[in-house]
Amino acid sequence: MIDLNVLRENTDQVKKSLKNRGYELDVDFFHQLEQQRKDIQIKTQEIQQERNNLSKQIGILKAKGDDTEKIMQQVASISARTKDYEIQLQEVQQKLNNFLLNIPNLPHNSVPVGSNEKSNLLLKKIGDIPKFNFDVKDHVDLGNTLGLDFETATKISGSRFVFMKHDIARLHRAIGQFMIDTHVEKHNYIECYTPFLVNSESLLGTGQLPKFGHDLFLTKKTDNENLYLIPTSEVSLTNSVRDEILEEDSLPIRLTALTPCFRSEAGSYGRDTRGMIRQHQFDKVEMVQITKPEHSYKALDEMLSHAENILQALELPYQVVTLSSGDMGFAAAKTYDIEVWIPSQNQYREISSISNCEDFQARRLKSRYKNADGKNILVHTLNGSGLAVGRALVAIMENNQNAHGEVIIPKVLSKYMNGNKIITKAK
RNA sequence: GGAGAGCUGGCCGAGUGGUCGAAGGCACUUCCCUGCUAAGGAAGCAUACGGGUUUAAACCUGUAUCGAGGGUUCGAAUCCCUCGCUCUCCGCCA
Repeated sequence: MIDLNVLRENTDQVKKSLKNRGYELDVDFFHQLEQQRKDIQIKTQEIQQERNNLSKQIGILKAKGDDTEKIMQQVASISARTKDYEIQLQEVQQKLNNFLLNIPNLPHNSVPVGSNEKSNLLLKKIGDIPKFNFDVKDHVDLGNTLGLDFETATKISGSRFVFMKHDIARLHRAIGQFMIDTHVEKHNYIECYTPFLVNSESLLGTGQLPKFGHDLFLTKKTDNENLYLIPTSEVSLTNSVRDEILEEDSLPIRLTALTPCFRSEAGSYGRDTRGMIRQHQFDKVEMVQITKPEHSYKALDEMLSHAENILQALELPYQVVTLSSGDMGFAAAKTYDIEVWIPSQNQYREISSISNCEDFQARRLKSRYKNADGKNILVHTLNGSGLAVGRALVAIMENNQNAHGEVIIPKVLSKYMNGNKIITKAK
């Protein structure tokens, strides 16, 4: 949620900034709502004050044993009107709130302006693209004999799922283990295990709701209550500080978790339908940091390096881009994407997305810390994949394949694979 | 699933219809005192959103908030209803 005061005072600037990311701010509607709110709020508060004062007098008179009949009648008529105003106020405040909840974050001024991914800024390319003296297979063909089973997954669940067996299943697990171990042991994150089902308040807090409910899986808890499957553990990790006033010296908080993520992919029919690039369920190691405002951009760069360390350890070629204003997610003020080389597609594909949300989520979450002056300051929240496990598996399989359709296990994963160095055909 | 108890400010905790946004304590901040490793004294100390005012901070003032939502009432932390959560006992269970 953007700052209401900023929106009031710099409306034109905000509108311009939002236009860069493809959001058209309805200024007239906003002013109209604000005016309404103001009028109703002032009237409501006036009448509440009157009622409260008179009611208080009744108490005083009664204590003295005086007659209160007349004044009680007077208040009764006021009370009836109060109710109407209170309802009106509630309605207009809800409208205003809804308006605010649907506005995306403002891009940081270092973000390249552009309407889509074509304007993303290439920061660096690391690692050499492998050359093969045979026809490369994609991970689906390789996986056929190694244990990636899409047909069984389709039978039991439908499209966009995978059933893994044998050493591929183990490699998949090894990748996740290695990533989270690295973040805990080398990057100073706290390992977390979180719920995969969360309430709507949590999704509102991180910004998936109210706008992007169509991408979420919804489950029924009771007749009155629903729970959502997390689309990323950013939701459960970041919401751990919802409604909290944190100690200043507890910051920064660094959290990481390896969890499945669930996405309905409602808007992407026909895209990446082959293989496991885009699934309804995939594992991801997530990094989350909660920082003081003045430290968040330093933390963003740190988190980028944390994710890069994983790719370098896995010896996968990748590039880093800064997303343009039009390509960023709803809550982000600045985002780096890391894209890993996928030989069969002859291109780099996103494997990590690292964002600074500044105070956009914190405002929704009411996550603050108390500073030395005793003031409550909204924290900054950051999140990043470190990394997507499924896509890492794809990248490893394809980049490390040999002419026999086997996959060389990255050195750092060997210890998670019972010391093995290669994955050969499953029996 | 059954029975019972509870949910109050950063924390603990008093408060069962009327100057209660809420005693007291802890923690914290500032000041005072004491020649000493700690004790005593004074004051301040919830959040959100309005209005006034100011260069601004501060300040003044109003409204709302005592798990959430609804109801009764002139008036609700206090009474009633629904829901959520926590705890204890029983049952079931990985």
